[in-house]
Amino acid sequence: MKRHVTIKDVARVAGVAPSTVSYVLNGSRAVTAETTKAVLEAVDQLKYRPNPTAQGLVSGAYRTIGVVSAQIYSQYRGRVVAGIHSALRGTGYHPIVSGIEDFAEPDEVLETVMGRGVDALIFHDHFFPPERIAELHRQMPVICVAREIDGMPDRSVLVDEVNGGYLATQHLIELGHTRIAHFVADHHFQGAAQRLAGYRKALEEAGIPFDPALVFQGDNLGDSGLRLAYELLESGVPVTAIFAANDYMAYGAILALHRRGLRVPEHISVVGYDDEHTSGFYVPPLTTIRQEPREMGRTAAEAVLKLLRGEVFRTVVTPTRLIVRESTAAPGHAG
Amino acid sequence: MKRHVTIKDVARVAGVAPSTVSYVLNGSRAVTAETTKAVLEAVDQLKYRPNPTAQGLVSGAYRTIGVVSAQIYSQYRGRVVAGIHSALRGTGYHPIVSGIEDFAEPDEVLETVMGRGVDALIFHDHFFPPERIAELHRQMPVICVAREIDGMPDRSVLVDEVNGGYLATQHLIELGHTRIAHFVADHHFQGAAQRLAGYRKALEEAGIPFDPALVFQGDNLGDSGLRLAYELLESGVPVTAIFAANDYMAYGAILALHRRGLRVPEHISVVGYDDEHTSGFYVPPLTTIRQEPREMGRTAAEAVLKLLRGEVFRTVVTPTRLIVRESTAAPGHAG
DNA sequence: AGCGTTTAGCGAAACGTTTTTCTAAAGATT
DNA sequence: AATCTTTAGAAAAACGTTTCGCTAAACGCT
Repeated sequence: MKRHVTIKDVARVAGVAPSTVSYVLNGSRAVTAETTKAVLEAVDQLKYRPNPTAQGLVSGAYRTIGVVSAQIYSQYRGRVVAGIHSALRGTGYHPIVSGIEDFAEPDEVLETVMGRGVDALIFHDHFFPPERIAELHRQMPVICVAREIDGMPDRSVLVDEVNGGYLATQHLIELGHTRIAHFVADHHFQGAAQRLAGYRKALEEAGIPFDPALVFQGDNLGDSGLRLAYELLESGVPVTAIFAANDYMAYGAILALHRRGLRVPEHISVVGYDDEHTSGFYVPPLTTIRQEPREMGRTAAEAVLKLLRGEVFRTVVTPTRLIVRESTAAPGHAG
Repeated sequence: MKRHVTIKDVARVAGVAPSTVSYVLNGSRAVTAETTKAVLEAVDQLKYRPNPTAQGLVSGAYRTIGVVSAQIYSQYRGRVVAGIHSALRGTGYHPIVSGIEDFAEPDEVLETVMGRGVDALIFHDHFFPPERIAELHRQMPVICVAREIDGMPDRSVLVDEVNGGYLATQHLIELGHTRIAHFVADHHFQGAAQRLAGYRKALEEAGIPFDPALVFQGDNLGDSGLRLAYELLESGVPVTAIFAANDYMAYGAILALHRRGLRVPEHISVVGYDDEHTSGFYVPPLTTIRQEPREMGRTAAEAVLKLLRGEVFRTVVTPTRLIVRESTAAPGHAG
């Protein structure tokens, strides 16, 4: 019914051999202007498009990059994927994304991604077992985003998470805060410890003693920010600011404060992390740390293409910066 | 270097013909228990995995579903894609998603999706030219999400948008509001008119005259909600409630009200639409209309699979419901 | 002018499967 | 017991490309 037009049809119409059509289309060998013209006309006339599957079979490549990403619902992570898409556009490679479900079984995710055959992999998650990733690394190019794996040097696109934590905390210190709580990101996530390290570094530099009673372990969800803020308030430890390791936890925290009649930033300042798309329209607009997720995605995709071409790639660390909005102010401001 | 193990290798080790291996693996013909065992052992030993490209070549299918989605940054849309992924898992089909960029060129998007070959398409956008979609529809199964196209009966997964607009408005009317503004969704989007129709229907039923001065055309972004709310306030028309046709515009509106010293819901009630993931943690938590994006994605994917198998699919309309949170209250509540 | 070399085209092999066709042995039928 | 049918396996064709090897004509060199 929908008979596909093949290279043979083109060859027949143009009056040449199939191989000549291939040479014209790929420019892989010299062809007379005359023949070229005839072939191109036949291609146009028949609306011929090479069958990618057949091309893939002979080239031995799938022209596909597998992308494993946790928690796609985060706009931040969505933008990393968008960056990958955009860098791959026009290269002939296409991404196949999986791990949309939170914490799907590693094997299942891998099956989804690999089932169709991939030439390389990009991991942007923090739960996939490192040994499994290292094993895959031995078979094909693998790049990790915001994650480093033992035995895989120069295979990561990192963010300066320590600096992110440092900037957030330092901002609060500069405003005059000394009692700053920190809601730690999901412990599966490597950046969690680094953001915490940045937080400690800023405190130390300012001569403020680190108080473990101000540090709470979260899991990145809005609900956890809400719960931790209640916990913090009930613990009775004095506090004038909260640095949440992601925006969702910051949202939850602000809601909890609101419910307890505390206003942000008048009573308590809050800093988030990731600059989700909605954070500029939150009430109050959220001060947060911006990374460049699109840029990270692009870089990861370009790294993979480099490796595929046999070139070398060296781990890059992308910058973080502070976005000051209206959720932070000097303490005692409500007075 | 990374010599792939082929069906011939398996055949050689098992001491049978390649075709026999294929029969064993696909169960497409009877094979002795003895032979089966030998083949399976060889497969295990060599860790053989069939090459999907070669399978695709002979079957003539790509085992790929193209997905064109606008504005993936919306969590709502992301969840539709997640639903598609989840319905496709285990079927051997894989989605290839494009249109991540807002308003990318149709041709470019199509090239990205089709470049690799797809067996069917799912559209979840509102800017792709309908004639182009209808044309593709003649070549392969095509399903549209939240959109209907002339000449393509029974090719849509719809939402009861009219009811959504109705529920939101009726909720406000029940609380006692009569001056209700509506921020219309992006005009490219078919649902925009339907939500507006639901708004008018609720007003009419309650005997409240429709006032065009209360209707503002938005573009779905937070910024537009902000701008329209300022416009509304400056216009001086009396108003006690806003029904925004998506949550982002509601966020922007609430921020604008906040900036003008108006509290939600004490001074003005606000209803959103879509129930984005963050809306439950907004201050105040947002009353909104929930659709079932995952379910819609699943349904669309299942529809496509049905069509691929030659079965019939009839357009389905998925329900909408009202989620009451804390951004709505009776008017005059602030006293 | 005669010889080697480049050029441009053709035909066929190859990629790794599935599927169709063929064959020989085993089993069923009268 | 002789023929017919079923069975289980092998061999070969097919899917649509790219690429290798070959050939004949055109070209360049002395």
